[in-house]
Amino acid sequence: MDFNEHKPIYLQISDTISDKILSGEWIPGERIPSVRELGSTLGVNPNTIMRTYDYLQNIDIIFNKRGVGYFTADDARDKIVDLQRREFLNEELPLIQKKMSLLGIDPCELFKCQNS
Amino acid sequence: MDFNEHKPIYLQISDTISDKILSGEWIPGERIPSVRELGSTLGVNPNTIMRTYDYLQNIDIIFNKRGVGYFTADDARDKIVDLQRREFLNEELPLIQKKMSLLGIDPCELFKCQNS
Amino acid sequence: MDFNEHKPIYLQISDTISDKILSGEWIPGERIPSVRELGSTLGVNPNTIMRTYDYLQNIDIIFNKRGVGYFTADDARDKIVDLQRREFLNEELPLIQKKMSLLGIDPCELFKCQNS
Amino acid sequence: MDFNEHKPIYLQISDTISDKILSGEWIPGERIPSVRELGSTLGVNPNTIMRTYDYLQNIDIIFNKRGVGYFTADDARDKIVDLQRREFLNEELPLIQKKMSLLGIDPCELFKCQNS
DNA sequence: GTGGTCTAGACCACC
DNA sequence: GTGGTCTAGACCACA
Repeated sequence: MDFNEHKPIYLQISDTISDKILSGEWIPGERIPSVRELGSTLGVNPNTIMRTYDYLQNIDIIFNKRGVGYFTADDARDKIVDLQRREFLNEELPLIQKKMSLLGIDPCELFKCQNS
Repeated sequence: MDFNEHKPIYLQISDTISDKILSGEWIPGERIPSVRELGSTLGVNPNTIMRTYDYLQNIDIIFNKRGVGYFTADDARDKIVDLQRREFLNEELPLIQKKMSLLGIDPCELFKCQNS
Repeated sequence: MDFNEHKPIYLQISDTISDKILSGEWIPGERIPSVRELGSTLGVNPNTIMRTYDYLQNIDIIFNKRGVGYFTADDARDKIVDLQRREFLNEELPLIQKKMSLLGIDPCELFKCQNS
Repeated sequence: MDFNEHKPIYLQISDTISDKILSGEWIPGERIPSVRELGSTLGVNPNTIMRTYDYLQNIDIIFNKRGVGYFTADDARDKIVDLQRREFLNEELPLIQKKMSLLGIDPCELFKCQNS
């Protein structure tokens, strides 16, 4: 795993975890690696993983069983899709549309939709 | 003006300046506000504006006349369009398309293009 | 049974056992479930139950007959009432009163006592 | 400042900050000490203060101006009262009532409300 | 100067 | 074994 970008590592890890859940690699309701385990797998300090897990727990994607470990929430998949959809439609899309209109780019043409 | 987002403030200001030039609010070749002036207008430290102007000068959108002030380049508009088009098509668009397909969003429907 | 709270699980179990004794569900002097049994009932590691029983034995609420099992003490009920009364009045009550006054909550109104 | 209890230090600090806001020592909308400053004042690592501020920011009690510092929210006071009231009425009160009834303590008598 | 992230290493309570 | 908290110290970008 590479951490090129400006984004904090703990959020990049969070993203890849979301991807793993979306793609079905990590099953909702199942245990995920311990902070130490994932830390050594990714070559990252356990504290950093802790931060990732903290973040994901705050948005109810994963939860903790005391002394046992972290588990993906049963509805983790739906939550992720929902979160990302909402963010895309509310935050990113307006900016994209504004930019396209300023740059004179026609979305219909761009996406090769056929106008009748 | 709010600067809540993760992007550095000096780049956010740079973006709004580009927008002002694109939209015709700021005319190519004309003088733009001084660092201090714009700083107090936006409620931002002059150093931050300095960084913005530095950045815009590096990509030849604005230039400086010593002791006089900053001016928009004559071809500022074209340069901005060119820069942003290239960045949008090469960098952002692929990510947008990937995300839309993952989230099951149909661009043609989204932009209300008529499919025949 | 959920163990989401911050209190250690073994103490939470201890609390519910006290409640069972207070409410008469568990009779003083009688045998209580084995560590393994209660563990599987609650979906909890037997070690955790062991800790609970250890704790309850220390404060003389239950006792152990080697090779036979754990039993509630004959005077378990009185002991629990005594312990909890003292703790409640000395430790918790002052904090509760302070908090209610800070938050502007009137205990008399809260508990629907009639003021004449 | 003493940190006797089992509660994490960063939450204890959070509590004292809430108290400072409630009591009017810290005014809503004003800047609060930097992480380093408060850290050295309290004899605590800046990282720990960072955690406190992170927590308080998450629940919208304070907010951050980039490169400038942290500020108390304009409605910080109301938010705190609201949060604490809700927590008390929903979480603590039911437990208190249950306990009092099990222990045979009469709230009206306890709080010296006059029954007519 | 400010916050923010990360590491390394320690210690603790809990399961 | 698990998470959770804390420290010390470093480095970075930003204002």
